[in-house]
Amino acid sequence: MNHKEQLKLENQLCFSVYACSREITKMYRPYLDQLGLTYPQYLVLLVLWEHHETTVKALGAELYLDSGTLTPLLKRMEEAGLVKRERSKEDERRVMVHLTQKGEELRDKASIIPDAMAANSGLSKEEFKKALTGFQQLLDHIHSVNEK
Amino acid sequence: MNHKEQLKLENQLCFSVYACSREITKMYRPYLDQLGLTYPQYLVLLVLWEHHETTVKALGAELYLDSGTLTPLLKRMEEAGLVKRERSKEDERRVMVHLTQKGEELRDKASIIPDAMAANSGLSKEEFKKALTGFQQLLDHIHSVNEK
DNA sequence: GTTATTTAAGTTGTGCACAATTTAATTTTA
DNA sequence: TAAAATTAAATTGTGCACAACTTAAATAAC
Repeated sequence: MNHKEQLKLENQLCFSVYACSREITKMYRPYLDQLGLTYPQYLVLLVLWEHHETTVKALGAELYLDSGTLTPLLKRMEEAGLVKRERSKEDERRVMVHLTQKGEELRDKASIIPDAMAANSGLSKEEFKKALTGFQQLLDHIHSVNEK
Repeated sequence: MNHKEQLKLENQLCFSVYACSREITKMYRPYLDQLGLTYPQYLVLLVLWEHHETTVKALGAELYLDSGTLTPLLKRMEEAGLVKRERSKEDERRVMVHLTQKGEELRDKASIIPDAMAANSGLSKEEFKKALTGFQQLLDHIHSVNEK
């Protein structure tokens, strides 16, 4: 492939990933609207439903986000009554984030989302699994390249 | 997979795509910084390097973006001297966007980017091609689902 | 033990994304 | 052809993302 071909939009892996990501988020919107959540807020809840309590730092490591994004996002979630933020007593640099009752309860309502999304994606169970693995590998690789 | 498993972050295709997209953008940054471009601005140039002139509407259809995103973005690109925006004479609802000399010339500097990115992705030519096709199909499918 | 370094969050400023609305031009329909 | 509907951009407002910087606490080095 020559330079001219390479610069075509249709040959950019980056673009198809970028557009796909936004279209997937759009697909979630009607479901998340019902729960009063944005997509990144939903991701934070996915982490907290697993761990119940975590720090801003750990949350950032899981979601690949920094405090510049998370701090205001978590403040909004706190205002919405979904999480509670408090400075750690042991290490006052850290801020512990944990679920409230309300945040915990959203889990049941959210539990139907993965099936709905998988169905909407049009992928079979095998294709889904394969795509997931492929992405996670690509993500790992690029993340390690970016670290350097 | 039960509901508990399904809600784990590691099992979300959406998250791996979302995180991947942002990591890919990060990978482009050092290259785009040299050209004084953001990633969405680079995408606009990819389209214009192919077509030379287009409308906001057509640009939005190619990039899956609306005027709310494109109008301010194009204004910034116009201020930077990369593009020119002018109302169509035939249909005054439309705004034509075309490259300036400066915008045209950036193409040469950008031509090394695709090879660099492909190398950084760690994918072989075949894997790259396969991933690209897979994504475009997923994108098409989800986009059509969202349209409804 | 004091100074230097590192670490964790928060803050500030810029640029997307996108929903919802507005404005103005064009097309359709009655 | 006048009114209604549609279309294309722009505008407004909210919420991410993220770079760069600040603040404060903990750890390391001396």
